[in-house]
Amino acid sequence: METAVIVKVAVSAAPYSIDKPYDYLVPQELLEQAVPGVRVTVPFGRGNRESEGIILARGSGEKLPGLKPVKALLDREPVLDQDGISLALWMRQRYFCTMFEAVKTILPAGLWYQFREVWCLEDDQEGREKAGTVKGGTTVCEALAANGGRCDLETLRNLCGEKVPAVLKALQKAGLVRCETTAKQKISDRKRRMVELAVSAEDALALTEARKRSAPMRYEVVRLLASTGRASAADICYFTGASMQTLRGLEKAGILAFSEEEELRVPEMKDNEPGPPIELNEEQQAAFEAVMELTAHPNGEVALLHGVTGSGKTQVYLRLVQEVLRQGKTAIVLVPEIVLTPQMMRKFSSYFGGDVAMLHSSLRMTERYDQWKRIRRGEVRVVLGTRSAIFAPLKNLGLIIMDEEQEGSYQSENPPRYHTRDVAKYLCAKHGATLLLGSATPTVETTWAAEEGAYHKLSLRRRYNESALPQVLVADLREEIREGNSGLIGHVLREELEKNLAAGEQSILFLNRRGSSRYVLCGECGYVPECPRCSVPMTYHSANGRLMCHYCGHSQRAFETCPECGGIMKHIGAGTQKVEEELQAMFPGTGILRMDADTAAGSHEKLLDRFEKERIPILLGTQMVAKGLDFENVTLVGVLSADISLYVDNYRAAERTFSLLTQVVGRAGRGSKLGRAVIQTYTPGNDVIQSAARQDYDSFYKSEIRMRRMRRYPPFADLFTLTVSGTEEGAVLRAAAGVREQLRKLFVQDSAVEVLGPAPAPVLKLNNRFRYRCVLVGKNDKTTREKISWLLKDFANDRANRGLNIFADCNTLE
DNA sequence: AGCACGCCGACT
DNA sequence: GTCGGCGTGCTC
Repeated sequence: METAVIVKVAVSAAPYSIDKPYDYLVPQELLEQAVPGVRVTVPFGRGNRESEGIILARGSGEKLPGLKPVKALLDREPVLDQDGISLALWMRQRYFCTMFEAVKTILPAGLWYQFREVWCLEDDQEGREKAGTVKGGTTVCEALAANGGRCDLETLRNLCGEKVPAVLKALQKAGLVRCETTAKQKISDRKRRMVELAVSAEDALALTEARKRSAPMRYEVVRLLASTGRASAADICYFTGASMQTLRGLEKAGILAFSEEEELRVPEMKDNEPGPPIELNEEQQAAFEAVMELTAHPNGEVALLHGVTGSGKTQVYLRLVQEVLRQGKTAIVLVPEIVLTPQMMRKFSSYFGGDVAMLHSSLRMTERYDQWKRIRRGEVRVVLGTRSAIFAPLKNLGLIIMDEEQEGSYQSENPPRYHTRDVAKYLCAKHGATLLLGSATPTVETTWAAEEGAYHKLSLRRRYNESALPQVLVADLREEIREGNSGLIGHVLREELEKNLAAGEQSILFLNRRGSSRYVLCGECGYVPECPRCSVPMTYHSANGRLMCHYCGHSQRAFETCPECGGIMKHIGAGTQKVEEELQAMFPGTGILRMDADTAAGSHEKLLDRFEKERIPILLGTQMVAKGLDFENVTLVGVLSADISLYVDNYRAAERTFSLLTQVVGRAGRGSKLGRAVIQTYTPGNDVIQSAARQDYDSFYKSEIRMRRMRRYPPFADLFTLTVSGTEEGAVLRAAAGVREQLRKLFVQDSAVEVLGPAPAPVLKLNNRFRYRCVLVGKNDKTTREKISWLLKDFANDRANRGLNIFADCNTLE
């Protein structure tokens, strides 16, 4: 039997139900470069549609007749190494996604390919008459000819109507047209034009000096090049005042030569002074040493650094990274999504300079891509970034730090919904690196693991400059209602604000609600406009005067009068604007700074700068003011309504509320002055609020872990949700009930497993699709995942479920 | 999922 | 007779 080189390919066109490595032949001319980690295009399916894929492995085997050949290579060298491929395999079984989806998640978006199908008229002229034999063929061929013989499907559809795809298929069969797929990478490499002398400096100078009078620019250019050597053409022109014409002339004369060099679009790093030696206090030093000891273990240890707000965790991180680098290893430092705190960035760049690559949310795609290239080439040894920075292709990884590990932004919001912590754990175990989870308010699961001895536990109990914790007042909003105060600021907070204004000290007010969006309702009949595609109320955006759906993006003009009864529409919801108005009325003439999703994007840093420098008395904002801000002169922090995040239907509500309140309270009195915090609430007796007011994590943890055990929530069980969606509600509900039965059957042996549902998803209708889901309470282990995976595939293969969709998630919010 | 092949009802 | 409807099965 004849043997041939065969590659295993993960194909993007394969949905979850048939996802597996597919074998392809490697044609002779691609032999050299068709290696694992290289992306390819391959024919797939009966129609041999061109699909993207990535080579997973290479070997040789029998040249079976059914094998198709790889069509083309998309990369000159692998974009994923063996470790990357293993990681994708791991993600696939862990997050119920296809291999290719996992690969796409790992690679930076700038590297993705966009495919465009273009239909072309075959050159062969004689066959043209045959177009008549295909129904509608003549029209389509004429349309193609009118477009210069090539056209994309969309344009063709507009020209010739909806039946175009079928006609094209027929014409293709008759050999009259062909389909060309062009792949374009989203971001291309940037090249810079460089110049250098083509002859020796002496010769060049001699040649141009002789004609200095008539061509002074030439002489200047050569003089500069003689001293700098190779330089960019743009720079040479800039410094000498010469034009490109002059340079080309010199090239023609054989005096200089052009070449191209790849240029990386890496954001300017402000030159920061190198930081002073890091000094650690006793506690910090102990934590540092304990982690360093762990790095010597080869199995990938995990440690929790539980440090109260202001205990100087960052100092420990910096010191650890320094030491890990000294050992010749690399490190990833992860921070939550919010705005990668500029303070942190400044610190890292002052200590690690060009050794650190920052991957934050405001980078352009090009910059992100070029950072990725720098990392992959080994030009960088530290990566500081948000969630996706966990996929940075560093070699010789020694340490991963996750700051504020409890933050929800560590979980991806789109599938595969990976959790950064899980990926980090996997990477650390695989590479024998150490994972450090830092937090003032760790997730209950993490503390549990530390208590149980699975993680090492380190604590920082002392606030950095020994400043005392703020004094916390819990203000009962129910009293305000009884007294007829319908405002958002109760008397306790008002009095404290007055004190601060009188003393010339600053205050931060925190509105605990998502975004600044507001709902609209009819004052007469109570009608609330809903998204036509999703079962959620639309939110009003003042920036463009439109109603928008936060789930599907649908938007429409806001209306003044109710479409149902003609009544006047009213804006409701305590947006920051409302609070601002109330404050203005309460303290006329006082400076108030508002910061929320509505205030111009990207200007947060500027706003905060103004707040600090101009000493504006009050800063009012949402989530973002709660995170990591340090201001000397802030002595009062107010939480306008602590309850909002508490009574949300998800098992993390208590944890998140506690974390948020603790962080906000920690904002007060970071300088030398003693701080105060006011927490307004409708339920002052609530345990979570009480322990947050006392900044007492242990007591919160004790009651929360008891509750989790009782209700079988993580860490005592894992919650898998299987969501079925479709356009017809009855069919979705029926199929979801089928899923429940199937789950019960699959886990009948397992008495610890509980199956619940089907229940409507929190947002029942999304994008015109109804969603019902079942919950499986069990353990996220290999057998459970395999059973669920089997069910997902079985569901997709069942004819009865046509038009329906299913996906699974584990321990996600919502 | 996306596509071709195949087997039956409304037309020339 | 044949065009096109959708049900069925496969994807290296």
